[in-house]
Amino acid sequence: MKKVRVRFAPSPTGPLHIGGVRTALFNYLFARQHGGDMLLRIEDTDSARFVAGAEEYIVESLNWLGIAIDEGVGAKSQGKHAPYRQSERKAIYRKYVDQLLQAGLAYIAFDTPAELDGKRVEIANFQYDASTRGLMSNSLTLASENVNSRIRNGEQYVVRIKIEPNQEITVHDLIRGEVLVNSSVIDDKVLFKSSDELPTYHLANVVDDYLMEISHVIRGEEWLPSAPLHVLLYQYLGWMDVMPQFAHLPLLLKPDGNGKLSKRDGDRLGFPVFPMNWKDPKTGETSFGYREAGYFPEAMVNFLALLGWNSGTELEIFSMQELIDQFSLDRVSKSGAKFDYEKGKWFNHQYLQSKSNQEIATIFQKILLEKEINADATKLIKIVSLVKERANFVNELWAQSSFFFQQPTEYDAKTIQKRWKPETPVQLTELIDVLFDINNFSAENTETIVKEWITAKDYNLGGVMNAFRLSLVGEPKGPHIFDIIEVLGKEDTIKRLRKAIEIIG
RNA sequence: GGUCCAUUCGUCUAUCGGUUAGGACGCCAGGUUUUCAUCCUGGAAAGAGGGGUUCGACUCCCCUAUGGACUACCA
Repeated sequence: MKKVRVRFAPSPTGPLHIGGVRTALFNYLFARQHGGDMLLRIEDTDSARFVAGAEEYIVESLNWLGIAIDEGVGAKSQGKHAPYRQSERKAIYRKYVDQLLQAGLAYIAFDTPAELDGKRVEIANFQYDASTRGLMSNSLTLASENVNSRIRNGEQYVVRIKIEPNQEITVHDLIRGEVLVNSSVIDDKVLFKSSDELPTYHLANVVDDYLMEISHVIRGEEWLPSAPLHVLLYQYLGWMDVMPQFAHLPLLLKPDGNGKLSKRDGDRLGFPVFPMNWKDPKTGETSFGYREAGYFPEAMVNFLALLGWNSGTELEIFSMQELIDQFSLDRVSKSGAKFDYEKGKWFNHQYLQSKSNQEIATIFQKILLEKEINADATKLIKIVSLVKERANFVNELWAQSSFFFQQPTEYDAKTIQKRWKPETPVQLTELIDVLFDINNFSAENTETIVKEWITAKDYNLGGVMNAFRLSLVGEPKGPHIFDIIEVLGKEDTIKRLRKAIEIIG
């Protein structure tokens, strides 16, 4: 059996979309599972749409997510089929264009974009194919001398594939089964343009997959309609025996409504659709990314893997290695998946809980430093352990724990109304004395002593505790009170009680 | 308009002819808790419609409907 070799072949026209990330991931999982190679090829045959920095963005994104490239752009060593940017492979394609031309399977066409537009207006549902090519300016209708002189005179032309009408073309798709298409519905696609001496996607893609010995083409469903054309190209080029197998992945859809997930949906609904932040070099506009939103790459990978694939078990948490072991194209679903951002948060929550407090504290520390808070490492780990289960992201930790670092400056009015009774100041003043006499300020010890005091005085437990909490936190939230004061320490705790009594009165 | 693909709870999905149609996210309720959150337990919630095939269809076939993708000298 042929060695498994797959490729992820994005176009550097902007930041990598989250759907593209999933395509890359599925390719990677498939390659790894079969001990094969994962290639990254840059499809930059459209010189007009090139965007600076896009390629670097793609490589960095895959790198962040742990999708390793074995060969091609972004790989440690280039590999034997270099170069892997189509713009750098110009010289290679010409040969195959000539081969098709000589075999009479393609032809030269001079029709200008304006002329084509004219035809589209003139003829409803105009398609450049067997039924219309006789009406156009091409090497099929023009005398060969005419064609040659036009080319000699520098006139721009394209090479089109000459599709034989009424042929049944079968695409064997690993996910969808057999897809049958009649060749009459496919137009004579442009394979090559003289303007920049580059092939179009269709030809470049087939030639490169052939030369790079690709065994499986795993790509988005938007390519399914052009798959028959690609099969035809393999036929015309005489490569049917080594044609890769195809698998067309279902699309990622908008969370609401219908249609393919787009950047606009993210802006509109407030979630990222890109793996990392991206600053558009032309407009200067910044798009938000998952990395900067605080997602762990493992959570992202897990989340994406389950959009369109499932293990067949009821498990949902998978490490990259587990995904590699269990992935199967058989279990990829056929229909598009609406993007559920809420579920993504849940995945990150799961991964956050599974991380060590030490690891989370390290990340959290950076956030604190930005706020010019320099927290003691041991204390920070303790704080993380107290609040991490309440958060989905590390960057939510601040909202859950800011009171550990800053004394409250104001107190929630509703809570004052509900919890601050006339007897409260007296009780809290007594509490200060009780706490002052405690030397071992462990949560366990303070809890025992404070509760004994409350019982002895016959105070209402909730009454004292809620006011105590308000004094420490400023709001009716947070972990167990005695855990809080253990971190705060005696001095700070008493200070906060005094301040609350003074301010609230 | 044409071609192709798809269609199970709101969402992601399991089911490969016989199940009380399962799980997860979200939602609701209850419990735990001195608060909020977490957590635990429970609940509501689905086979687009119509024909076949079959002893029996969510599952196989056909039609309809709906949705999507594609339809460029873009990828």
